[in-house]
Amino acid sequence: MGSLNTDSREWKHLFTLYKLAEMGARNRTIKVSTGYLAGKLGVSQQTASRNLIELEQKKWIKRTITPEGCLVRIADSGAAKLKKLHSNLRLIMEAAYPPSVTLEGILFTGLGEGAYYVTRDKYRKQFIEKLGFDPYPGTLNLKLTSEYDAEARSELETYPGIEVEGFDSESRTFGNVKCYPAVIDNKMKGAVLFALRSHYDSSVLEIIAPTHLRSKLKLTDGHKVKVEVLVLP
Amino acid sequence: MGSLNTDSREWKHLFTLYKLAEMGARNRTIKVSTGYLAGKLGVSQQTASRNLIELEQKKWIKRTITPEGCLVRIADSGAAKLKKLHSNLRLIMEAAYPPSVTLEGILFTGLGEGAYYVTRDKYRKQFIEKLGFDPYPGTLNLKLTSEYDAEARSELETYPGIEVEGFDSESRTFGNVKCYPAVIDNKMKGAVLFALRSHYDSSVLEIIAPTHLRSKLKLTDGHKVKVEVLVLP
DNA sequence: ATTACTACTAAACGAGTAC
DNA sequence: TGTACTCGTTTAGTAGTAA
Repeated sequence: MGSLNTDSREWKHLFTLYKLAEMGARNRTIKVSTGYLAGKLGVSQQTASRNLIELEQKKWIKRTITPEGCLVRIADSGAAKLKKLHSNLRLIMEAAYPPSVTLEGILFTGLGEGAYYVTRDKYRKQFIEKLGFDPYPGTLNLKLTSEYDAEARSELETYPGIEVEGFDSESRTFGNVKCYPAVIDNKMKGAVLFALRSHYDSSVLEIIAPTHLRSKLKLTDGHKVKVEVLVLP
Repeated sequence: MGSLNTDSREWKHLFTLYKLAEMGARNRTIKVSTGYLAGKLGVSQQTASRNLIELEQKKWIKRTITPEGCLVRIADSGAAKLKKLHSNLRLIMEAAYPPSVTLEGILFTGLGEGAYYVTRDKYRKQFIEKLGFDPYPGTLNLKLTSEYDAEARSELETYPGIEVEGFDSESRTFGNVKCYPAVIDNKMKGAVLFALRSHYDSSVLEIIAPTHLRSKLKLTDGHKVKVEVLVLP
């Protein structure tokens, strides 16, 4: 979901970069003494100096030392970092729904019908096209136990998702399905399916993935499974 | 210029807040374990836990501990911090010109005409109305010595500023003046004036302030003076 | 004036662990 | 499982100072 590849150590540098941008270093080469920058950052002159050195080593800025201070300009890679932060922040602040919702449930064995539905060709082709993977024939069923998770699921259902169209066969009707890309147990890519069938209530989450999650994640019934659902866009 | 009141220590907390917002804690109460958050932050579970405690002490988040994790929701003051960061970043990234330009020059004594011009009533009333202060009768003149500062001044002149309209008296014409709010030597509020008169070239900066800067800042001719010019909006 | 090195101090971090 | 304490270690920050 476009998360900044930034651990907490990098944020210190991003902060310095942000302050430099405030001084205009994104558009022009600015002249700034390490002492002045230190004041802006709320640190000592020595720390500001080291920060600039580290930023230069990261190639986030171009830097030239003069007797009157440093000539600094933010490089493309530095500007890209700021841009990413800005767009992520805009998403977070302006969207009506969050970029992701994390749910947790207990693994249980369903009626085995998931495999049948998921492998219907008209569904399967759309999964491949719209989700980017060919689903393993079967669904992973999670029982949401806590009140929080059930509520979060209900709310999630109101957010826009990937629409997979239903169809009619000779014998019956296959309804529309709403999908959300998801990360299962922090490791495996997959998707959450909504309204595939109606006989599970809102306390159940159905998941598909390109692989057999039960064996890949060494899961058996009763295991607690964490699902990070990625909301669009 | 609307700078985030954030020293480098607060930045770390802002990072945690940002990650919580990514998880949806701005709109809803989310359930998150300190271990899971730790993974998102790239720190240990203990550090994540401490971060949450500190965020709560700052009143940036509401937090309830349950046996399954923490229920977290970003409080108004926390959301305000994110909002401020976002709007500052938007200004920096989307504006054609930077929020501020810092210049440096050597103090010199002018012809003493500044006091005359500044105290003309039609100018003075506009200064009070548009700059928010009644200027001390006199201007502080700085000679920009380095090539960098002269260039920065030229570029600054192309940015939009506060327009003070000229007028005609019986004897002569008083031209339009463009002003920018400024901070002199990191301490005193004032404004930079452009095109007040034409007999100074582009290597001179004229400054007015509500007080007598020379005495307030203990300045004499030859002193190096730093001016942070604030560009609109 | 500057920058930025070395040596030291303060703060943040994380391992272990209690609850 | 969870959270969060203590405490030893690591890292970041500063003072002094050379260039």
